[in-house]
Amino acid sequence: MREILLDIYKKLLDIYGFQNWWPTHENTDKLAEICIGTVLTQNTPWKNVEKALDNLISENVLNFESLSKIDEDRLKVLIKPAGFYNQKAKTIIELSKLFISKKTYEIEREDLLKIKGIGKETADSILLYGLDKPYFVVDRYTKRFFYRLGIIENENISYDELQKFIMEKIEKDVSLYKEFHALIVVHCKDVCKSIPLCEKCVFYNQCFNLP
DNA sequence: AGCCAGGCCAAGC
DNA sequence: GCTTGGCATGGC
Repeated sequence: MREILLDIYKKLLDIYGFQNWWPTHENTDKLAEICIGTVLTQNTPWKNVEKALDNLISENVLNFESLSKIDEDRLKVLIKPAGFYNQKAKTIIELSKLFISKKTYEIEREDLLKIKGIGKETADSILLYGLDKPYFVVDRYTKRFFYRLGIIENENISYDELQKFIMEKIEKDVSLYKEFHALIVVHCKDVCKSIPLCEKCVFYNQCFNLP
């Protein structure tokens, strides 16, 4: 299974090229931008997230120091384009407080999961892309893609189960985990959508569960 | 013009 | 434990 998964990875890399995630702007606090971005993108298109991030950048508050003290209503207005702004504003403030109160290298998965509004995928995205820890990020796309390829038999597999499955098969390599997840997202956004564009897909001949 | 997006939580079985 | 409804915006 390790070989199968790595073959898929290589094929994705070959088609789409190195993604070098997490995407950030020039001259920003990278860690803050990554962490806030993971919250903003929850069930939200990246285009909308960009608008919110642009607002935070132009107001000069895309850093934990500012966001830990920002007025909640002001933050809501700034992140409004990303939707769910009532809950996301609270989550962002709490997350920023965590980063202010603890050394970055001391922050663990359970610290993140304690914050309301941060679930497993968001926590693992922060750990992997922000803190360079080897947690494979599972999302809706990962389940869909692996299900269609016949890697897993049930698209409704639990987060923990799929993450465990992958992390048991593939060595815990931060760069590999970062890039693999990024490539899955890119592929699923463009091609392996809910209504897939199979004629554009290089995995067509090895795809078992077409919708 | 509806449907959906790089989820999460609380409430109800 | 698993399922469901609510949360909000903007692009296609």
